[in-house]
Amino acid sequence: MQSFTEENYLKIIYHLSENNEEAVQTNAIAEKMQTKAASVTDMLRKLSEKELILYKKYQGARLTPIGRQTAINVIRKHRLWEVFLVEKLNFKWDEVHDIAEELEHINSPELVERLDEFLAFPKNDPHGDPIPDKNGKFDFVPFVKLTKLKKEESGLIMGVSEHSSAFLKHLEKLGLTLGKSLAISTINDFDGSIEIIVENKRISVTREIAKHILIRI
Amino acid sequence: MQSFTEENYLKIIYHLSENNEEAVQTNAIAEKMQTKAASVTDMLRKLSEKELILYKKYQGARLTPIGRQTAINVIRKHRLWEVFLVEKLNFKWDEVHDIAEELEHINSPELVERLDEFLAFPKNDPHGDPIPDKNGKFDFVPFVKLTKLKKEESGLIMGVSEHSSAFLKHLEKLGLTLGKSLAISTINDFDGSIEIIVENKRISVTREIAKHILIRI
DNA sequence: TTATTTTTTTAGATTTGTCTAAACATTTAG
DNA sequence: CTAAATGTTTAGACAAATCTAAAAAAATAA
Repeated sequence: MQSFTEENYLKIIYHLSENNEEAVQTNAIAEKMQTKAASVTDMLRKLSEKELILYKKYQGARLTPIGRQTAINVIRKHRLWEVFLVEKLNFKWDEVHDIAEELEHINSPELVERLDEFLAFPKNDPHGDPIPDKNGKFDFVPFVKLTKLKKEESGLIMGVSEHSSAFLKHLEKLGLTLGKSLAISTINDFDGSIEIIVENKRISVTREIAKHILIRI
Repeated sequence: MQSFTEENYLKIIYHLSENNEEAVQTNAIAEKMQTKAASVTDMLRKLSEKELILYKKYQGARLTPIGRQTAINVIRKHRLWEVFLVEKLNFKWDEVHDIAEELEHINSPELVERLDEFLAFPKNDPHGDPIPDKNGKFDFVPFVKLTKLKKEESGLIMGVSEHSSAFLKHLEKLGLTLGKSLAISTINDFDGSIEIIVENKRISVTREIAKHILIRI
């Protein structure tokens, strides 16, 4: 069994290699873990000894099949608990991330399966992220970042890639919630900010916001 | 905020002083924590520095008001999660203790209050133990151990003082579950074992079993 | 009340995850 | 292609929670 810390490292390595075949670098992990590169090096050696990652000095890290399975299981738990918090306990989508960060480390396979069943086997969490099934499989829904859309193009909001309360509250205030359809009106040359139409209202979002909004065309 | 370990020490000190005004001894804590007396001494010093317990060398430990409040809050969470596991996820009463030992350390006051509400403010957990309210108050239901009952006396099973799966499964097999009414038929002089009548059936329980069954007369 | 037993504490070591400072590799730029 | 900048690792230290072995205090018994 892994410690909470080890599980968090695996989860972060998983997320950092999700859209990317390359090995994950020490500094990238350090930033996400809010720790120092030296600490990461120590942990990478340890995870490597446990055969949860492949690691060569100066070459970065990759998950082994077992490491990946472990990471996906933590992610599965995180997302199921988020659904529980929103659907059953009436939390808002911007309130659940930190609590789920704790709950994801509860170690009881039976609990996870029963929770999944209790929630009627949800396919996505409150932020639109897919929930892996008990075998670690999840159906990949194709998406693009809002920043990739061109003038006149339109699509549906189907996810976000940033889960902080501040960001999600901001989206909510703008009316940019899951399932809403939007169309690009204009893209501002000057600062890259994007004018969009949502429910017949025209709003403006900065590039920084837009890059965390995931669209299905 | 306290570590899981500190919370477990506080909880154990609370339970050990529940039926007893005396200070709790090092060895008693060591046994419950499955650790060595030397480790307990170190932790008692630490908890004392944090003013969660009163501790003098060789004199044992007592909870301070803050220490007691902390312990009760952990117990509140443990018991609420047990209700959740049994009522919502259909676990059996003998399956929930270990999972609740993990869940009790999740730190989110908001989560606890919403869980309490979701469960409709239960007064007792699946083993009959009272659930403290958010102010740490719980109504004490008077009980006696089954071993205290005399020939011909009768009462209702309203709790157990041992939560291991093995013990609870055994009770279940004997039909000795919460709410059942029973009467003492005879008490065996030889080994102290007790013959009882439950639902018109006569069964025999050892003293060791009987002392963990709590009765309301 | 002295001696023995039990309980508790101290001293010193270990493991986990972290840190800083310095050394070492790799990449990038001139 | 060397030099500077960036990224990574090593060395040595620390705090938390634990351990063993030995010393000290308290309780019990003769």
